Amino acid sequence: MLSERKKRILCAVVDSYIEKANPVASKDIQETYLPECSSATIRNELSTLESMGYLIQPHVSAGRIPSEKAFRFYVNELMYESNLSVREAELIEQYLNRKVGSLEEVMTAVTHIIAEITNYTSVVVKEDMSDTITAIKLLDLSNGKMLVVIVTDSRVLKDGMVDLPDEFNENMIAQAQRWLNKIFCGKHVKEFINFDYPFALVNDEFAQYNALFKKIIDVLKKVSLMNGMDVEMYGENKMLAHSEYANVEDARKFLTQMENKERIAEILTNDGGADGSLTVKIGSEENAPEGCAVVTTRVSLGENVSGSIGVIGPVRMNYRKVLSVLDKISEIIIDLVGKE
Amino acid sequence: MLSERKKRILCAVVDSYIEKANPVASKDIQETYLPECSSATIRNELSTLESMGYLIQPHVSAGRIPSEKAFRFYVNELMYESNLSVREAELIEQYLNRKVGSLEEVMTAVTHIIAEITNYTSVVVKEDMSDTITAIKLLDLSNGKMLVVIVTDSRVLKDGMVDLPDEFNENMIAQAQRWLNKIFCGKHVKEFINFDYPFALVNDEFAQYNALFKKIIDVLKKVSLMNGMDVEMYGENKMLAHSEYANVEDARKFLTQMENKERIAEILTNDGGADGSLTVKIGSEENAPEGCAVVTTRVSLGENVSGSIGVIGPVRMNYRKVLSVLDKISEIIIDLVGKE
DNA sequence: GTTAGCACTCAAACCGCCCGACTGCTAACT
DNA sequence: AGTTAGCAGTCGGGCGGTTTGAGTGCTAAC
Repeated sequence: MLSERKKRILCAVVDSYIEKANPVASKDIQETYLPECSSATIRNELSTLESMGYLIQPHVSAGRIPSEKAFRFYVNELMYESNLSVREAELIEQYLNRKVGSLEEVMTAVTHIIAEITNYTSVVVKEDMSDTITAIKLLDLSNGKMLVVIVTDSRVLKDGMVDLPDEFNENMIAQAQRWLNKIFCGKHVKEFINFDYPFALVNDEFAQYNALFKKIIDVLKKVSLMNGMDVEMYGENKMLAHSEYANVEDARKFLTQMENKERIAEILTNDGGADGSLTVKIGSEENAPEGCAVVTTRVSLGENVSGSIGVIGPVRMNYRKVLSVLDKISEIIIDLVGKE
Repeated sequence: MLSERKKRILCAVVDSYIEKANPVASKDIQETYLPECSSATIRNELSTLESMGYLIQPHVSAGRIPSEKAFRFYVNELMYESNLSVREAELIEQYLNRKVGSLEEVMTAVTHIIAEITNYTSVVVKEDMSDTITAIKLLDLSNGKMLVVIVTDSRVLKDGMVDLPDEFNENMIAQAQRWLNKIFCGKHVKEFINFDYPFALVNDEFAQYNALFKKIIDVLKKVSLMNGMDVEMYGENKMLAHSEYANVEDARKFLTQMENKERIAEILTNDGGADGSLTVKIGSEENAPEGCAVVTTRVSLGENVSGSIGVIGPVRMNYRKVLSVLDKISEIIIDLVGKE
C-alpha cells in the first residue's frame, strides 16, 4: 500500500509524462505539484517508487518515466475523473446528431470524431451474432488435403484447408462430418468461435478423430472469426504525430500492425462487458499492439448485435481524455439506439 | 533534340537514381554505363544536361539527380521495355486465379498483389456509370440554408447544403428546381459530374439565378462525385520504406493525403483511356500527391462499369517494373472479365 | 523524517578538424 | 572540335574532444 504522498508523486510523474513525454525531474514535481516539500524529499520517494517497480530511470542523470505498472495503477486508482470541455462535448453531439443515417454511417462518424478529438487511432467493431450455422461440409480434395466449408443462414464461408492424416478414408470423413454437424448446427456462430476443444462429446470410439477435429476446429475458428464483424478504423496516421513514433521504422511497424484488422477486432472484442463499460489494456498486458494501450467501450446495437468502440494510442496516452470521450460517445450511441 | 550519348547518360542517371536514391557521379556513370569515354567527358555532358533542365545538382560537390522533366523524358522516350521475371508473372497469375470470387474480392486481391510486388501504394477504383438521375429536389430549410437532394435510379444522395441568397422566395426555389430537373433528369451521373458551368441553357430571364445555380452545382458535383465509385487501397505504409519518407513528418503528410479517397479516385480516373492503356503522372505535372508519381491503367469491367488500377509511388519510382506489372494485371483482368 | 548542499554522471549540443567524394576548369592531345 | 588527364576547389559528413546543464544520490545537519 502506497502512502498518500507516494501516490501524489506517482500521479504527478504520470500526468507530467503524459503531457510532455519527457522524463520527470524531482524539481519539476516539487514546483508544479508538491510545493510543500523539498525536491530532496521527493527524490527519496522517487527512489523507493523506482525500487517498487513503478518508475524507470533511463540513465542516472535523468528524471523518471512511469512503467506500465505505474500506468495500470494510475488508471485503476490514481486518475481523477474529468469531464470533457463544453466545446468538445458539443462538438461530439453536433457531429453525431447530424449523422442519423445508417448504422454504417454512424460508425464511420464515430471513428472520425474520436480520432479528431483525441489525436489517436480510433476503431469501431460491429458484431452481428445472430448468424447460426446451417451445415458443415468436408470435401476431400484427394491430394491429402481437405476443404472445410461452413454454411450459415446468411452466407457461405469457405477456404478452410486442412491436411488430412494418411489413414483417413471416405467413410471416416463422412463420419467426422456427421459428428461436427451434430455438435454445431443450429448454434450461433459466436458460440462456435469460442468453442473450447477438447470437447466431451467425443467418446472413446472417436478418439482417433481427435487430431483431425482439433485442426478442423482451429481452421473454422479462424475462418469464421470475422463472420458478421464489421471493422471501421480511422486516424492511423494521427499516431505519427506522437513522439514515440519519431522514427519512421517504428511508425511503419505500428501501421503494419494496424493493417491486421482481424487482430485489432479481436483485441477490441475479446472481453465482453456490459453496455457502456470501459476496458483499458496497457502495453504488453494483453496482446495490444506493441507499445500501445487500447481503451474500449461496448454498446449494444440491438438484438444480437453489439459494438465495440476503441481508441488505440501510445501507452503514454491521455487516459482521462480518452475515457471521458468514450464515455460521452457510448452515452450518445446508447441513447440513439434506444430511440429507434 | 538530344544526342545519342546525352540520352544514354541521362538514362544512366535516372536508372541509377531510381535504384540507389543517391546523386549520381560522373565516375559512376563512366564505370557502370559508359566505359568507352572518360568521366571528364561525362562531366561536360552532365553540365549541359543540367543547363537544359534535366538534371539538378543538390550542391556543388555532389552528383546530379534527375528533375521531373528528366523523369518525364525517361518515361516517354528513354525507358526500355522490360518483362516481369517469370517468378513474378507466375505469382500474379497464381494469386489472381485463386480469387475468382466477386468483383470486390478481385479488386482487393489486385491491390494486394500490386503493393507486394512493387512495394508502392496501390489503388483500384471501380466506376459504375449506369446510374441516371431521376430527380433533383431543393428543400428550403428556412434558416437561410437550402438542402439539395439528388435522386438516382439506384439510390438517394443527400446532404448537399447551400446558403440561400436573401431575396430568394419559395417561388424562385421552385423555379430553380424545375430548371435543374429539366437539364439533368435522365442523364448519367457521370455526365453530370463533368458538367461545366456556366451553361448556355440559362437565358437572360434567369441570370439572377446564376449565383445560386453555380453553388448548387458545385455541391452536387461534390456530393455525387463518389457516386457509383468504389475505392480500394492497399500498401500505404509500404511508402515509408522509401528514403523520401525517412522523416516522419513527410510520411505523415503523405498518409494524410492518402486519406482523401475522393481526391485519389479523381486522380486515377480523370483521364479516360482505352482498355489497357497506361498513363503516367509525375509529381507536380498533374495534381498527383506531393512528391509522388501515379501510374494508371484502365480496364472495362462490363457495360458502363470501368475500373482504374493505379500505383502511387515516389517520383523516383521504378517505372519499368510498375508499368510491366500493370500491363500484366490489366491483361489478366481483361481476360477474366471477357470469360464471364 | 526532512532538507540544503555538494559531488558526480551523462546526454546532448557544439566545435573544429579532416577526409573524401565530386566538380569545374585548364591545358594538352587526337 | 571533341576528348581527356590532372589538379584545385567545394562542401557534406563523420570523428573526437569539450562544454553545458539537467538531474541524481549521498551526506550531514536540522
